[in-house]
Amino acid sequence: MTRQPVLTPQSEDFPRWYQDVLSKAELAENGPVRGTMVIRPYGYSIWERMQAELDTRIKAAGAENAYFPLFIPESYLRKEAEHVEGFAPELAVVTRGGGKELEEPVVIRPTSETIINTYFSKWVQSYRDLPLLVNQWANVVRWELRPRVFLRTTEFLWQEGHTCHATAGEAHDYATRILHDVYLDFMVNVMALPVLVGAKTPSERFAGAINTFALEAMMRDGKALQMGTSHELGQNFAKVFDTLFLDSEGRQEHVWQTSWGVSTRLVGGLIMAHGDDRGLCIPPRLAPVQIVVILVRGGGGSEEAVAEVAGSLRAAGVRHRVDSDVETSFGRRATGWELKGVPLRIEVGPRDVEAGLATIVRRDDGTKTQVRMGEAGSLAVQLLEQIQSEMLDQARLRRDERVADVDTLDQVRESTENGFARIPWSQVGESGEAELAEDGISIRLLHRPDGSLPRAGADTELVAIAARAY
RNA sequence: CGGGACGUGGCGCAGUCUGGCAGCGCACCUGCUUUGGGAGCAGGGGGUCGCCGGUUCAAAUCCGGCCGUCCCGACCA
Repeated sequence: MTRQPVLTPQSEDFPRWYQDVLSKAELAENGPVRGTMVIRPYGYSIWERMQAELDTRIKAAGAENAYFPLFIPESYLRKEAEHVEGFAPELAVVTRGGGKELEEPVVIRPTSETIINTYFSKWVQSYRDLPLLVNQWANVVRWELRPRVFLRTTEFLWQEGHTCHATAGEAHDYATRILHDVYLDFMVNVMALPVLVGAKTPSERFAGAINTFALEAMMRDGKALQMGTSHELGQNFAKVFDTLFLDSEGRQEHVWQTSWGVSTRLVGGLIMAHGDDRGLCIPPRLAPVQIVVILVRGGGGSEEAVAEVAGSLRAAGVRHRVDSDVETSFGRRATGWELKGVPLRIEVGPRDVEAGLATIVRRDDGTKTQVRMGEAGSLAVQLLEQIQSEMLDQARLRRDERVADVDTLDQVRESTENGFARIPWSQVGESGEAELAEDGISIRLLHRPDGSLPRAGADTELVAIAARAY
């Protein structure tokens, strides 16, 4: 009984490793229509945890959930010129319904700015109606040419927030508040990912936005993944949808808007940022199952000991599972829980019971500890927080090793082979950006030298983060 | 949409060149022995060989067409 490699090693073929994890950890698989995915129960439970954590933060930022239709009249999309131009290539359009040709084709939402603004314009009359802060959890469709499960699928699940404000400054502040208090906080403190924040270059901006902020994470192969965006829409949509309000002095003004979203792509980011050759590795605060208690084999009071440990976990409010499937060999079960990335495993068998000990095994670094049986539950719970912070530290170390400070485009090309390049934006510019794009390298974001967001118009020394991206 | 590869039980593949009973590993089912890092033995079930047409006594194999998937280039959360 020797340990065999279960997955294609990351170093051998990273995309293949990713596919192996999706399959072996029972996360997701391809749907019958190209670009669609079936999210399996375990994969979906991870998304549900993400939703729960994000939803709490979104509500804390004052937004309320609502729901708008999947079908959008094609004419709505056309109203905002940049918007329709940006999305036209990836629209799915319904032309028949009820067995008849439709009078006006209906698009399946690629995002909901247009339909939501149609209603915002009815709901907003006065400055007293502002700010209007709405979020929706939904699926959207963007026809993809090269789909990859979770990372880029034709249909995906997300949340999209849409807000109206009385002034440009308020809209700006809210877009950055969402970026920091909802997205950055969630990614750093729950997903244990040290993401970079910044503004997108004009060419990478959302279609119809005046400014796009983004969060970028580094995957274990050194490539970048955009984990979320928050846009300042200015008055672009307000003007074409006549979203107007009367200010306190009786003047009619267009509202200033934001929109912001994160999607099931986050699951792909989780896999590729924390996963290793043993499979998925989920930080405890996110994990749908934080601790699994394994009955190694029955007899000798093992069942009772397992029940006792599980009882203490339940009392502590820990998300846990008991694995008493002794019909399946221990090795297979241990490997299976590792593949699924459960942060901690507590092993209990007759041998442990006899010694009055239990074995605690960490998923992130593989260390095993023998502890007194009666303390196993409480010690494990304490370990969860330690693992959480150490996973963030490790991810930060891995990233920092692969971020290079450079001065020339050639150096950018070299260091983005396996990581990020940080270069003064003045050395790149829009021409340099186009040049790099030909080699598959993009400017992921711009920020100030200390990593904070650019200030509109006021910054002369912005730093560009360049990388190859998913 | 251009360039390359590939479609054979649930998954991964061999067989195709040189036409002749559709195979292997994993998974699955039954039984026994096992169980502290993917257990062993024995028995068993499951495939219109991507689709359509052609050649032939005979096609997974040869020919034509179509469909689909994956990888590499132009878009995105």
